[in-house]
Amino acid sequence: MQDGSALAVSADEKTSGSREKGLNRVLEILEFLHTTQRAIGIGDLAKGVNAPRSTTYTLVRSLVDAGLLETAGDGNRVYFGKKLYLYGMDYVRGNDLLRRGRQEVDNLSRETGETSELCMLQSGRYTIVHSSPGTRPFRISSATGLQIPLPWTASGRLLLAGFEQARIEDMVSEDDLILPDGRRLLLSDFIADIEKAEATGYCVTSGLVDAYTKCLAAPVLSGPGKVEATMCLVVPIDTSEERTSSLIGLLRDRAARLSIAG
Amino acid sequence: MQDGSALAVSADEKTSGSREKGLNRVLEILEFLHTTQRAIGIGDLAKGVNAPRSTTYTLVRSLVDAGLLETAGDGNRVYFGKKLYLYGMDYVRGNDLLRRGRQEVDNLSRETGETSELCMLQSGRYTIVHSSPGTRPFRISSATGLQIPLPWTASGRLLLAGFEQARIEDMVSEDDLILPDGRRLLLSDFIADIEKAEATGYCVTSGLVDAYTKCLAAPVLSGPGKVEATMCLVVPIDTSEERTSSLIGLLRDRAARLSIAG
DNA sequence: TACATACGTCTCTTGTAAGAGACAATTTCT
DNA sequence: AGAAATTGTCTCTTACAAGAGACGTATGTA
Repeated sequence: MQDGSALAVSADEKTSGSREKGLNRVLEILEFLHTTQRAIGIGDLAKGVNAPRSTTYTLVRSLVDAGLLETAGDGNRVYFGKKLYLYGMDYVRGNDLLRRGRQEVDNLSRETGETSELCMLQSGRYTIVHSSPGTRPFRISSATGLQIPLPWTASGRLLLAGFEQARIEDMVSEDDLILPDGRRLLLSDFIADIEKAEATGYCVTSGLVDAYTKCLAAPVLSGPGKVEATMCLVVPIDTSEERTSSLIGLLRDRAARLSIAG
Repeated sequence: MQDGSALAVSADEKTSGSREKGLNRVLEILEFLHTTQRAIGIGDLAKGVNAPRSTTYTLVRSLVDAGLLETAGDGNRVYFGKKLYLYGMDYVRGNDLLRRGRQEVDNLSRETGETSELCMLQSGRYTIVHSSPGTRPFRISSATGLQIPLPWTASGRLLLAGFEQARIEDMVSEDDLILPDGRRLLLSDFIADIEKAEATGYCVTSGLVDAYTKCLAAPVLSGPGKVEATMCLVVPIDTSEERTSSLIGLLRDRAARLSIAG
């Protein structure tokens, strides 16, 4: 337990040590489960969200009773519950864009054979909202709901179109600018990319998240200039110039079809 | 709507006026949005869950910040947010039964042309977890996640198999026994139905929820005798005897395929 | 123009839930 | 076997969130 208290990495910019509101703890618990993507023991959960054990037990019990969490398998592990699934479906039902977007993404990946994704900004973070795997032998797997730094992606450049520089700086941390391969992106370059993406109406990045793929993205608009989401294709980096531009055309067409702007 | 746990300590009934825990308020808010199935103003929301306005504003703000809720359209209405969708997808991903069940239900309704559903017990209530519409002209629409009294359904009879009588009585209120057409079911009859359903391995009800349909259901087992879910078909009440029994055969087959018991 | 309702924000008080920690019962090591 | 760590439950204290309500500002409607 000694090593537990030594939190050199403490991302707690907040008042660490002070009492926390139950609701906040719950939100952290949910977020934690979302990142772990698996059932977890309550003790570990308490450690994971850095909350007192007794509190965690109480909160988890409430959540399990409410059906937001479920005790998994052996009995002392918990994970997301049916209620959350139901609420999620409610969200989909009430959200035309998402419903149609999922459809289009599925179509697109079936037609092209490439991995296709629908991406959105989720509380200042890039989020893969839905993805449909391509038919290629090597899988490019990126879990739905995964949080990836905005500067690593083509979609990120489109999603930030129209934001003021200050807002962008808020959303992008120093770490976000360091690419997976260690290279460092200049914030000014990134902002230039954003403006270029906005002007051209699409964006292509090569070898950013990994060395073998390039990412094609097109914006889905919910109003003039307002980027609500992006559709993107993840293709092998050696995809020919012709095929790439043909895919971009298709992608832009489909994204436009989703747009409400008109 | 309340937790209504069986082991009520003091059970002050409504306890209107007493202070409520923030988390509980939140749970009520989510449940309320689930029943309304639409974005709602914060004032109305406060009324709906019978919470003070100021409290509701605070809680909603937290939830919106966290992404569990989103402000819809005009700006002063809220509904479920993307986060809940993502958590819901996590649930699906971690839940083989649900994932495969959705698939089977979709197949089944496509093959038969009838409305097909996957149902589960959700904190003591019957819940349609996934449904796929049939191809019939008149739509038999029952929203996913809808809460219907157990005695009104064929699935309800299967889902309660193996429960002690006392538990069943807990789960079924007096009101639940009154059918939509006003008829009143006897609890003893209902319990007899349950036992029969368990013995025969399927259940058929005619004209219970409405006068035009009958409901065929088969259990999905997660262990010997443990009913984890049901698959059901909603067909016109005048479906021929032969077709009905052929559908039941198909249904039982598919449900068995989902079962882990073996 | 007044009159009534709804909205969003703020302040202050007090009831109460978050948290520390003790406990017995497992489980997992040596 | 004994030691060490984990689990689930319980009690008690006090820091703090829930709630009442006032306030200024939209709206709508007589």
